[in-house]
Amino acid sequence: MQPGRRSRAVPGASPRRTVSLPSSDEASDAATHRLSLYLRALARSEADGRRVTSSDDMARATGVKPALVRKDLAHFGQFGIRGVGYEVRGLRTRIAAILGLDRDHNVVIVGAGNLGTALADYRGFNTGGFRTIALIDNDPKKIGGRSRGGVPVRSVRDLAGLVQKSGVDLAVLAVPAESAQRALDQVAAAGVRAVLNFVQGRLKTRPGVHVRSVDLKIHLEGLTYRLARAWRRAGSRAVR
Amino acid sequence: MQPGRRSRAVPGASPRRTVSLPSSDEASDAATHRLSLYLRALARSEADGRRVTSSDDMARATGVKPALVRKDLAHFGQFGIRGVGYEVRGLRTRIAAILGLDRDHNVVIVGAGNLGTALADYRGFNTGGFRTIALIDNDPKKIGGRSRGGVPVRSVRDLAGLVQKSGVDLAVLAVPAESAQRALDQVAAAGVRAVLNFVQGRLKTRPGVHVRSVDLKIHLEGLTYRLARAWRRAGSRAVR
DNA sequence: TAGATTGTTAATCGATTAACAATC
DNA sequence: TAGATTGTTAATCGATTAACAATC
Repeated sequence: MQPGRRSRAVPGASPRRTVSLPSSDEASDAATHRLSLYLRALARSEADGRRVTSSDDMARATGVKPALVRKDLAHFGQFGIRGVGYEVRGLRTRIAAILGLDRDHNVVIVGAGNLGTALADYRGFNTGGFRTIALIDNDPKKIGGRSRGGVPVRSVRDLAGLVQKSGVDLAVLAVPAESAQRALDQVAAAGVRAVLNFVQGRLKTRPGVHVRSVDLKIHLEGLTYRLARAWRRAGSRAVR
Repeated sequence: MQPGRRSRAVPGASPRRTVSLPSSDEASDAATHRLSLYLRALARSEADGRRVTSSDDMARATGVKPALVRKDLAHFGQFGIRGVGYEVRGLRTRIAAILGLDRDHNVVIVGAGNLGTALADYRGFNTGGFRTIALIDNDPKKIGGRSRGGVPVRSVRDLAGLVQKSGVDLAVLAVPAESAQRALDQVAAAGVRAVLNFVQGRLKTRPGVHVRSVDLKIHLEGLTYRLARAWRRAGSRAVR
């Protein structure tokens, strides 16, 4: 119903339904999160030498219900064999491809402060096909240096060149709050299409640039909410 | 009209509903997340000198729809005045209390590696009532030292004493994957009831101990999924 | 009073779960 | 064949949105 959505038939175009289901198979963040969990379970199974697994196995390994495992997998194709299960190696390869993990990804981290530098040297950011190739900062005292793990600190003026030359897919924002929007605009202008943002606050982005925000303080507040709730309940029980 | 709804007057029983709604008001993680967003919007409003705000204002500031703002707030009480709006200062205080932010919270971080040390010195973990009072590690070379920001590194043997003496509410896990379960068990045994976990993998916990996990790599994978999807769509368009 | 804005109810939407026919 | 396990359909659940009466 969006005005402007092209529904006009292009002469010569074959009668496909590409327009009617333009983004139908878009998986939710919750679903892709589960795919990552399945992938890890499959990696463990493979390491254990197992050839075949089942939705029940994977459910046990991930905490997801078996029916949902099957539903998630069926969403992307028919990967299993009825009565038998799923072939571990093959399924692992397919899921990795779906998640874009069939190739390596270079990462730049904008902001060579505490958090940025730690992330540059962090295992979780530099294994499984991910590699931090540079920290970006505009402090002349930092530029030209390296993190303890050896990641070079470069000027923001090198950003676009780096993205072109080294093929950077992902940027991480770990700058002060007041610089976040500018940093995002710069990495987007340099051609980066996916950004993991650790800075608090709303960011405006443009279509085609995927931003995912992790607000560490909000996670702490989610926990203090549970604590406060437990205390209130305990307190009112005691008073009653 | 519901069958089974107790309408029968029990002789002598006072007419309370305490039993019928024992944990009814448990808010989802999504809802508490929005509460944190509202709190920040209110802090900005207050800093701007505004006395009164509305669900429309807060919606604009947070990206949440106005109807949902009202629903969230109404869930915790009647905070607004019809036809007028919400009193900024008062609402801010109430939400802070709901989130347990009407008191300070001491934090210990288990694991004085890259990530743990960075978090100890990270602003987001040491403002707004949160304070990291110690890093815990079992490397003798680290124990007795301090982070760059001055947070002392202590032995795990000091953990229980620290929790008792200083009143630690929150623990952060930033240890290697193979130590995570043990670290969780130790902080729980020491009396900590809320844990923010940065380690990949499932953890077993016991009732009353709240664990929230942040898996940084899964966030990267969520982004590469979007990238892969965009490439596939672009590719199939080009091929077509 | 007229206009504004809440609190609440009903409608909608999307995600999860349960059940089971298909099929190895 | 009998038993196992998938892929899919229908039922359930929970969260969001829309609409509006209450009320300042």
